[in-house]
Amino acid sequence: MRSAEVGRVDPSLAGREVRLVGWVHRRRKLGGLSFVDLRDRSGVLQISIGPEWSSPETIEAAGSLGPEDVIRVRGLVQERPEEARNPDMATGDMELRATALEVLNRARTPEIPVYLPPEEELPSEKLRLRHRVLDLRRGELQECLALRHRILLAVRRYFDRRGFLEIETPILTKPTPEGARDFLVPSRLHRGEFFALPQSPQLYKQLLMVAGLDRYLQIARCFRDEDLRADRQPEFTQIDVEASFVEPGDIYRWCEGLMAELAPLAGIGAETPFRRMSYRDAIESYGSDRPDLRHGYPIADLTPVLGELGSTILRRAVAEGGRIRGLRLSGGSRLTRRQIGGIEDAAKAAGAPGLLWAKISEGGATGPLGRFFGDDTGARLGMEAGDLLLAAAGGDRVTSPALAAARSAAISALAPPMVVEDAWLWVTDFPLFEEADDGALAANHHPFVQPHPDDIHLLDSDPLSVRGMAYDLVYNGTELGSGSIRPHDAELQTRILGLLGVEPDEIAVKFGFLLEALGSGAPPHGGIALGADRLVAQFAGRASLRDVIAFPKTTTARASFEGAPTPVASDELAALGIVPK
RNA sequence: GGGGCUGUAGCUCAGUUCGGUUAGAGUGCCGGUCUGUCACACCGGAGGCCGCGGGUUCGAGUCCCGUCAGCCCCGCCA
Repeated sequence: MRSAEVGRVDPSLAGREVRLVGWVHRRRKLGGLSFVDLRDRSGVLQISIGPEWSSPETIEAAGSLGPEDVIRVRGLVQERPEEARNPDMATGDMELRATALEVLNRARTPEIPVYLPPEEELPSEKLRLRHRVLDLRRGELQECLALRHRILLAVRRYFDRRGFLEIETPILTKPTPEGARDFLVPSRLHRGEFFALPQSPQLYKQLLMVAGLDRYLQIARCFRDEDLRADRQPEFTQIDVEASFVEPGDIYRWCEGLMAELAPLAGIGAETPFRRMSYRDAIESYGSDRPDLRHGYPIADLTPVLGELGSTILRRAVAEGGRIRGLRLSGGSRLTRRQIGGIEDAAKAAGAPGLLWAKISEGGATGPLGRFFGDDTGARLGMEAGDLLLAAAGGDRVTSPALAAARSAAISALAPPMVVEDAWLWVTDFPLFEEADDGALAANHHPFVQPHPDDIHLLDSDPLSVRGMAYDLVYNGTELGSGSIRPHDAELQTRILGLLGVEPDEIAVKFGFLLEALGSGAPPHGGIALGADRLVAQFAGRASLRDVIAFPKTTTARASFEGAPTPVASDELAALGIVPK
């Protein structure tokens, strides 16, 4: 139907006759002359219609056009008159003088505009999701999906060159006993029994390792029936990788090589090797297991200096076994009390009772904490006039998240220059277990993590201090992926499940197939799962995953374009053995 | 499960503080004039369940209660 793409029309085509197709982007009528901006995926081009070169039928057809009508145009490509060129438009030196124009389909007046005038706000996200096909016509979103395609294509090529096989694992799987809620699928042939949609292909990829398919890749769709966030969808895509006979360093190198290859697709940097930091150091220095290292401002232990001051709050916190930790912000005293209040609010939202602060000036220190300062307190903390100190006192479980939130809020408020623009980081040696609210052991990551060899003897005596051979890939404070070396010994895997409180008969029923496989000669193996949606969103500079997913769900887990989920007739449910409540 | 913000014309938003004539603007849409526009310009017109339900009041877009939807966050997300 077409002989050229709209966005590819350039001076080399001048004088040639072409046929173009696309959507009416905008229209301008000047009486005898009129202009139609024609849009296809490749761009926008001005079509000019005038009595000197267009037939009366063409002029009449052009006069009837509305926005988003689908048309086909034939005409001569021309360089525009010198004075009529538009330097703000990619094809602004060119135009097509239409000799024939055919309406392929009419569009009703669009519910949301595809063309947005400068400085016009986007329609509300509610409407953008409801009218998704119109929203997706905007070049901005098409570019996000194109970037996603290029990234996933490069991922496949990268791993293919290294001998990985892409292998599809089941979508109808076995419900998993722990972790996120499963989406369940009723079995018609086995009434009262259910499949689950996979939360990840974790166990299947381990089984593939046992099967000897020692390098596995899958661009895998995963499902979790949990509440959403801007960076969490119920249905998402993982770049799932597993390999046999590997150590963490092998995984790091593969991923670093991959990121170095992907980053240029989005014009960002990925200098390898990436920095590595233990989980323990990350929490100590940044209060978070995914610190944003584009900026400095590490957390410091200020107990030796501040514990001596005359503040009862601080003295009591130290006496109760806590520490005083804080952030030294150079130049931070220019923040207003209101801004500091905003930072404190962030710390409170993260669970701190409050945040203490001191502004350092030539004359001394001010603020709720500054008033306790002695003459040399500032100097002993290594602080200068113009600096701001933010401090929290108490147990690390309170101060770490509080100071992480405060650090992030302070960086937003101060907007200091970045130390690096692209901060890549491996966070390593995650603890194997964490303490659940009821005091029981819970898996920190998942139950399929190999304990660190130096700590394995502590499994029974001090399980909470056992490090796992687990690692996260962090980019600019966002967790892009998570992986580990897995236990390949059935006995050890059984022991870990037991420590997690899974009863022996339950282990047999739920993990029997895994343990049976591990006992059949499983190789040492490990891998990682990278969040494809998050990766693309980060690379595209998007805050929401919705912008890199063609048909995303809303925050309440609805599909508002197609209208799902929907009720199902009771006879259909009955056929599945389900009785609605 | 909890907290916050938002909901007024097709779209983006004023108006809600302190209840009071006929709810406005820009843009889009419809009609007209216009031969080099590109946020075209100009003239005219249509377009409103003020998310929905209830309450208070002589009177509610505005106050109260509930509810629905969208967004952000906490919990949750092995």
